[in-house]
Amino acid sequence: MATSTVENYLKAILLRTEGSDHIVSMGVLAEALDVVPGTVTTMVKALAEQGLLDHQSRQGVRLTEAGRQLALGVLRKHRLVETFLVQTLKMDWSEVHEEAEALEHAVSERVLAQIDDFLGHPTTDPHGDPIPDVNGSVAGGAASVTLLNCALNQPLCVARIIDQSPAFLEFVQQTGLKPGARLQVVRREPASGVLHCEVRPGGEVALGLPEAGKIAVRSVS
Amino acid sequence: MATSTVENYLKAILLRTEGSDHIVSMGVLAEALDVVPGTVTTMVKALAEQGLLDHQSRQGVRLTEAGRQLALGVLRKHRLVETFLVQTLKMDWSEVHEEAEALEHAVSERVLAQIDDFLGHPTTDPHGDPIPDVNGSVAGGAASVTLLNCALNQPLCVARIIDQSPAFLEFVQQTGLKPGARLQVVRREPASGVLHCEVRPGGEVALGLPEAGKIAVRSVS
DNA sequence: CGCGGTATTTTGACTAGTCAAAATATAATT
DNA sequence: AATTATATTTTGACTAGTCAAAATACCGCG
Repeated sequence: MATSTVENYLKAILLRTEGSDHIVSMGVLAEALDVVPGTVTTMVKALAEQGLLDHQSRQGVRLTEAGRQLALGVLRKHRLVETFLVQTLKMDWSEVHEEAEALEHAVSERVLAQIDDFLGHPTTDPHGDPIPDVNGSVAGGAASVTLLNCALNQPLCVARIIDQSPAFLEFVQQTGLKPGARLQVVRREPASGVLHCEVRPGGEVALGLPEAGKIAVRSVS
Repeated sequence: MATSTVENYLKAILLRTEGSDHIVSMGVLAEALDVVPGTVTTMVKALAEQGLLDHQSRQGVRLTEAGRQLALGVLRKHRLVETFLVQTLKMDWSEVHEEAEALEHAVSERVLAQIDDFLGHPTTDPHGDPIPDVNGSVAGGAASVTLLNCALNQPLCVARIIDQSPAFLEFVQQTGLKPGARLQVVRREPASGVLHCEVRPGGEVALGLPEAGKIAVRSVS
């Protein structure tokens, strides 16, 4: 069985390739996993031995099909657990990420199947991220429209929070910009770098352009 | 934070002292944890350093108050998780032990509190074992009456399955001797080493005397 | 082309947990 | 009391994962 360290490496790589099969650098991985770069090199070589990824020296890594399947399994556990913690155990939307980070390595397939049944086979987690199915296919990654590149004054709905950092989640929580919330973009000010939008129950919210790119939306009729 | 190995050592010791503060030998521990005796000696010395237990050389170990509290916390997680898996996720009574064995080290206090609320603060798990409360006190260990030492032809109710090995659990499952089941002991045959009892919905069951001692009961009016 | 800067890899060392096997202490038996 | 059996401890070695710091490769730039 894969240790939880191995699972974390693979998941981190998967999360940073997102469909496009571009290569992930050692530095990025070291940052993501909070270890020094030398450690990543060592570990990555071991994982390449096991056939879980390809390592081009001095370039970076890319998951093999076996590695991808394993990573998708972990991601599935993570997201189903998050959904469960929010929907069933009524836990706070912005704190479940860390909890799921620990639980994803301890939940067996058997338990996961029960959770999946219990929840009625959801397809997205509370942050709007798609939940891979049992066979490892992820629901269509519809080219993401964010607050940064959407039309102005159109009725929208928050589809997904891309940046999962606790601080950002907290901000989203405060302003009511959670997945499912209705809103429309009032105006963008490239000069000041600020974007204004009108959130349905809540009022006007201002946020920086980089931050706006972290909130995916879809239009509603 | 205590590693899961540490948690397992402490839990194993707690489980083998059961109220009475008698000492646990290295051999018993090695057997329980499935490691060689030398490993236990090494580990135990480290735990003694940390003040989690007392180690009398060549005799055995005994938990300190700090160690006991930690072990009770783990036991509480284990039993609440078991209860949750059976009651909420409808998992099989005889398979949850192993699952809980993994989950008990990954569930945070925060998640545990939600589970406890969700279940309505149960006091015993599906095997009839008492669940320690948040402060680490275990509901009265009423001197255990088992099928071995109870009165004959009296209406009884299974209170607890003492032997948690998968094989025994499976047998209990088959014969319907689960906690809560009604029964009465028809006769004991010391000569043949067999005990016969009448289980309420199920009929007559025969079991060996050592096995009879693994099923705790209480009388019902 | 050669040079500096950045990212990556290597090297040596450390911690937690483990085993195999030899050494030692304790208890049991004759 | 001497010997044997049994349990415990010690010793040396190994794996997984990690860090610090030195060595190396690669990039762009003057």
